[in-house]
Amino acid sequence: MAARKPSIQDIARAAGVGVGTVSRVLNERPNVAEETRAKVERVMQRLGYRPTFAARHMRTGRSQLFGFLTDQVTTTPFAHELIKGAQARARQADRMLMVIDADGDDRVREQAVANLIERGVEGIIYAAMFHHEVHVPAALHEVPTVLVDCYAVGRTFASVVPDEVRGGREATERLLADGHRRIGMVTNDVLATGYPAAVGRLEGYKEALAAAGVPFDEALLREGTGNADSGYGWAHDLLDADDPPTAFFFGTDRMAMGAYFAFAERGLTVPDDVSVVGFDDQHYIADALRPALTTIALPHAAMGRWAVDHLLTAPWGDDRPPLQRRLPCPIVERGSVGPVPTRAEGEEA
Amino acid sequence: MAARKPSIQDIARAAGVGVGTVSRVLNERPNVAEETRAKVERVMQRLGYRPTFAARHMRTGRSQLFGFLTDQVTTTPFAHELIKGAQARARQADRMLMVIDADGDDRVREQAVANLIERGVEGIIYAAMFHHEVHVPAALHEVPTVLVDCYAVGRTFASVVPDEVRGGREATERLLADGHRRIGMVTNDVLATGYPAAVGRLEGYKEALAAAGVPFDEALLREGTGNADSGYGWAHDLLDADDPPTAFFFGTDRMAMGAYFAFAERGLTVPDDVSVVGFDDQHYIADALRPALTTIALPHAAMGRWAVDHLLTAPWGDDRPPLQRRLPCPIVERGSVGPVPTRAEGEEA
DNA sequence: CTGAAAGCGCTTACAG
DNA sequence: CTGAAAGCGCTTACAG
Repeated sequence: MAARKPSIQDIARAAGVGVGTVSRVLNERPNVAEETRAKVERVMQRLGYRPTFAARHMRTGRSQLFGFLTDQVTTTPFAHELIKGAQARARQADRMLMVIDADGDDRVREQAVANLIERGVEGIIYAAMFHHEVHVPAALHEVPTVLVDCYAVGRTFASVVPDEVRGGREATERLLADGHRRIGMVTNDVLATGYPAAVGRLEGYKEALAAAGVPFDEALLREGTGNADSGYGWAHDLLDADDPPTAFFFGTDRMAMGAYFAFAERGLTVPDDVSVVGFDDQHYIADALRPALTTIALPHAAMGRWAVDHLLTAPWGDDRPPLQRRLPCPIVERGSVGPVPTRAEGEEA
Repeated sequence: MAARKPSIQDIARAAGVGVGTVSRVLNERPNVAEETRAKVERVMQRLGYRPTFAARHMRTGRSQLFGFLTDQVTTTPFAHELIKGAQARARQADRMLMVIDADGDDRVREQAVANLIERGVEGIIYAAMFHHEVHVPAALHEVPTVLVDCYAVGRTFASVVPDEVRGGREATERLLADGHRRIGMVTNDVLATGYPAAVGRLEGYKEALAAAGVPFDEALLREGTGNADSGYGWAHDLLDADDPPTAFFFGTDRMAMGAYFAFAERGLTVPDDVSVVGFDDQHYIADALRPALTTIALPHAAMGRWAVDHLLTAPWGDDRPPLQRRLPCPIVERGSVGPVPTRAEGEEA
């Protein structure tokens, strides 16, 4: 016990067989006499044998390892969902995940990719925390790679992203279904960024409006920043307008949260006086709001799963042009949407 | 290029030297003629050589790898901060982190530990998402281990946890400093659980009160569940009492968030009418509240860093009794604490 | 069904 | 300063 850990040699010697036989038992190969197998297993048990993975890796050339690189995570709580989904799929295939938070520094990222390659990873997942274009380390081309919630300049890698447009459409449709026609929309970022997370959700909003025969009204649109202050400010602003919206679609749950405070200040109740749909499905916010927020979920776990699955099943060097897979963003119904309020006494119009 | 990747042998042959020399260059050993070094480096460059880590690992016996196991993460956004801190320290020491979300299933956890050991990890970090007692896989005893935000039955492992008591004390002191004497406290879990996260914060509250000469009043205490509804309900309840509190200390930011809604319903403004301190420093909540929430930060990144550092520096088998390190929980001032309101017209008393 | 041998790609004494 | 050789712990044909 105090000595060094037993190798396959030690087991072979102790069991009076060859190392090849021990290896066969270890790998549950067929051609082993039942008696021999039992004997070897007993010895392994007794000596507390554990195979050394590094030796196996070196001999077979298979690392059974994937790299998982996160980009610009900072404060988002999404990373874990992504890792969780990726790992669940990896475990099914008996693979492990080397996770690297490559937040920030480009040098760190390059180094991380180099380390991963030296460790023989069978593939790398490069995950961003919101849907945008990224510049990835060049060495990523040396190994199968899939991008998550982002895409590379030139789209030279397979990627999996949320279907922002469809998400925006569903959010808007939900509001339309309850009779709303004047629906305020606050984007989750400045449109000039070109981020699909901003542009796409708005596009979905417009599509839904068009499909319902409701003309798009520029006066109902605001470009937000994603954070609570922005939602608070634009909610007030929109409500101050002539013919204000009866419902709001916010590009993030955080903005919806800010708006709740604006509504409270005006004595407006959700969803009786005003309806709201968010985007992201950040549980800690959406569940904690009163009433809880109806929102669009980002498919983080599903994207993580898809990424690993793609690495596992897509033959490398084969998918040109690289695939971009869009995953649906399901709506999560909670309590923030209701019918259009009937104009009661005290109305201004 | 299309051939298999070059090994140290290929480099040696191409450079007309022995493999030992290439190895020396690779590892930046002293005894190499400058000219030889340059030649070898040129060849490595030209052939795109990358060392194979598995071979190095096998030969040296050092995996330069730590395992990171998370326990019961579910929805908390803390995991990432922890990983980030651990990884930052690991990178300094040229180590990598194998992250495993062992949420839920005990079998998965056992298997994960076995896999990690087979991969030759130099240590394992087992992290919980809130401070409580855990049952860990027995195999953890085979390898240096440190527990984060939890401790094992029998305290047989080193661990690093938040100083809950001190955090509770600081929260309360902050309120006392602004003149509050009637401070409502809502614990973040039922006290019967015995969780340090619940019991400790309350203890700190009592200590601060005692130090300030303010008698503890049971009527001001409620046992919460940690979520927003709980904060909302108890805030109303406490405010309905005779001689209600002028300030609140909530065991979680989520409860504080729920309370904000209760205050709004009563037309109470934070911090003019009522002061609030939370616990956890969940940015997405604390920053998004209006006004932003003053709260106590859990030292997740610091705990992650400490854990890796301990693994790196503590000689194994040497620290008996195992160390339990308590890390401070700094207060984060935002805008939810103000002076005691002067009793104005309309008061009931 | 089973054993002996080769070899994966490194590092490390050991000679020279 | 440098080369040849051994060996880390496995798996995989190859004989028998």
